[in-house]
Order: sequence, then C-alpha cells, then structure tokens
Amino acid sequence: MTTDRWLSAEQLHAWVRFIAVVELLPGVLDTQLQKEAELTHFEYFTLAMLSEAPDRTLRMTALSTATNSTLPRLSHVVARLEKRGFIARTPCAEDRRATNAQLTEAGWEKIHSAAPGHVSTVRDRVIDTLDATDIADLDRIMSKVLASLDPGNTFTLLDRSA
Amino acid sequence: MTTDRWLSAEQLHAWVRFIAVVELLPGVLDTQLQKEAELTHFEYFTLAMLSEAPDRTLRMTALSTATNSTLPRLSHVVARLEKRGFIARTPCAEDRRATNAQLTEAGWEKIHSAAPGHVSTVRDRVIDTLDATDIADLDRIMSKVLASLDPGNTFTLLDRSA
DNA sequence: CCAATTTACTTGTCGCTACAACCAAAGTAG
DNA sequence: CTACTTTGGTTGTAGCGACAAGTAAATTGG
Repeated sequence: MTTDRWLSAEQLHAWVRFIAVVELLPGVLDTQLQKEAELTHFEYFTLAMLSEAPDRTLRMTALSTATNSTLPRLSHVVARLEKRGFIARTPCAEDRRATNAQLTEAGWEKIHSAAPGHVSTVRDRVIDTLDATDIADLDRIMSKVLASLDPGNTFTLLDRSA
Repeated sequence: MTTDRWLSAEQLHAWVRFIAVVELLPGVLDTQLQKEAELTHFEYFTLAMLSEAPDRTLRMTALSTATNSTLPRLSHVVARLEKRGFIARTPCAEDRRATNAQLTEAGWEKIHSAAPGHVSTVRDRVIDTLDATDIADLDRIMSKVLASLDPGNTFTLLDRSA
C-alpha cells in the first residue's frame, strides 16, 4: 500500500481467471444440487460433514468451522434442514450453552441419494479436466491460500467428504 | 454416474481445500471493499471492466460476460451504481434494444481511489503467498477449469484489470 | 462468591442474487 | 409485409447470507 504495488502481467492473468472461477463455480454446484436434490451446495456440504462425524453428530461451532461458515449462517441453515427433517438439534449435556446437530436417518438417506449426482458434476466440470500434476499443484496452492485466508482453522479440515 | 466414480484421496484432498477457498475468498474481498470504499467486489469489478473499455463504455451484454454474471444481476447492480452516480445508462444508437453503460467521472475517481486498498488485500491474502511457479500453475489450472465451467466465453476476458 | 467477561448460539432485519415473467426491437420465413 | 422467433434488457418476488443485537450459560477475577 505504501508503494504502487500493482500486479505483474502474470499475476494479473492468473488472478482474473481465478476470480472468474470463484464467481462461476458456486452457481454450477448449486444449480445441479438444487435440481436433483433440492439442496444448496452449502446444505449438501453441511450434511456431508455431519455424515462423517462420530455418531453423525457435531456441535454447532465445530460444524461451522468444518463448513467454513459463520455461526449465524449455520444456525439459519440448520434450522431449515431441521424443519425438513434432515437434522435434529439437541442441547448438549456437558455444556448447556452448546447445541448438538445430528444427522437423522432421513438426512443420511438424503445425502447418499444426492452424492452420486454431485460427485459426477464435480468430476465433469472440475476434477476430470485436471491431470495428476494439476491436482497436486491445486492442492498445494489452495493450502497456501487457505492458510492465509483462514489462519489457524486449516487443521480443522476433515479429509473425507465431497 | 454409471459406476461409483468417487474421488481419489488426492483429488478429494485438493477439492476440499479448493471449495474452502471458494467459500472464503469472496467474503474477504467484500469485507475490505465494503469498509474502505462501500463497494461490493462485484461492483468494483464492474467499474473496473468499464474503466478499461474504449470510451469507458460497454453494452450491458458485453459487461455481463466480462463480469461473469447474468444480465438480470448486472441490470440490478448497474441500476444501483447509476443511482450513486458512478455509471450512466444511455440507449444504444445502432441497436435500439441495447443499453450502453458508461463510467462517469465520479465512477472513474471512485475506482481509482478504491484500487490501492483492494490490490493490497489481494496481494496480502492471495498473490504474495504464492511464488512464480505457483502463479503459473494457478493460471494453467484455472484456465482449464474456466473452459469447462464457461465454455466459449473464456476468450472474452480482458487481461488488464484487478 | 459475586461481578464482569467470554463463549455458544439464536433471531431479526436488510441487501443482494436467482429465477421467472415481462416488454420492445431486430431478425427470419412465408 | 406480416407472423414467429430471437435477442437485449428490465422488473418483481422469493430466498439466502451478512451484520447487529440479544439470551443464556460458563469462566475468570477480585
């Protein structure tokens, strides 16, 4: 900020493409999931995180970091998913401020029925356009950026999900 | 979809980090611009695209592809920016269905005053965490993904902007 | 042990985006 | 030319996320 630190031609070229993808990707994921499962990608991801947690249960705070979201946002989303019968909220015994979100049987079935279509679009639109080298590079680069965007929470990531 | 084409461990690892970044990055950009310039990143980008166009003018359709957005979305955004005096809309002479969006002098000043702060955060949070190899890899990978997400419109991208 | 603070979460409101519907002008077919 | 379709754009509505405020329980400090 002190000096005019503009971007180099290479940096700018990469950046413009990057934000284009960031702008377009959510829409692509949402559209497919909305049509085939009546689910937002964020809702899908929330259910997915729960489905892999022990006892399919997570405290709201843990779930919010797992989904890279804020607590208010998660609270609204979980409220909706609870109304639809996919999640049950119960007060936590050890800490009575806390709330446990648990995937119901219906929620379990929901995500398992939605998963194949979702994974298919992820493959078609992103993953399968990249070779093994690309994947390794993407992983390395996104890990760096993530560490900068979300310092400290990176370690929270579960490695199984989609 | 026919077979169980789940993701490999490497693919999944990269994918989870990728969507985490996709989820977090817009918020980071929006927050900074909102505080320092009362602008959405999308509004900033819209103004930026106009500022680099000949005569600082673009037809709505051209602007919508340049900003990777839909026409309804752009129409709303331009309407707001027009109310704030940053853009002027005028009917197009050659094609009377079309509308030209032109950056006003106030809009020109706005984006120039907002640019340093924005570029600074882009550097701090993303670009400067990556070395030259990373940048080249990012560019290559995002170009591939973009071609898959937005077939045909990739060539539309202007290379000067941020 | 009581006040102050922090943590965990919920709720209300506002603004933005997606989607659908709409209108008008331009191209196209008969 | 006249109907039909396509293109270019706007507008209305509904739903989601951000932010601010609020509640309640746990923790900390004197």
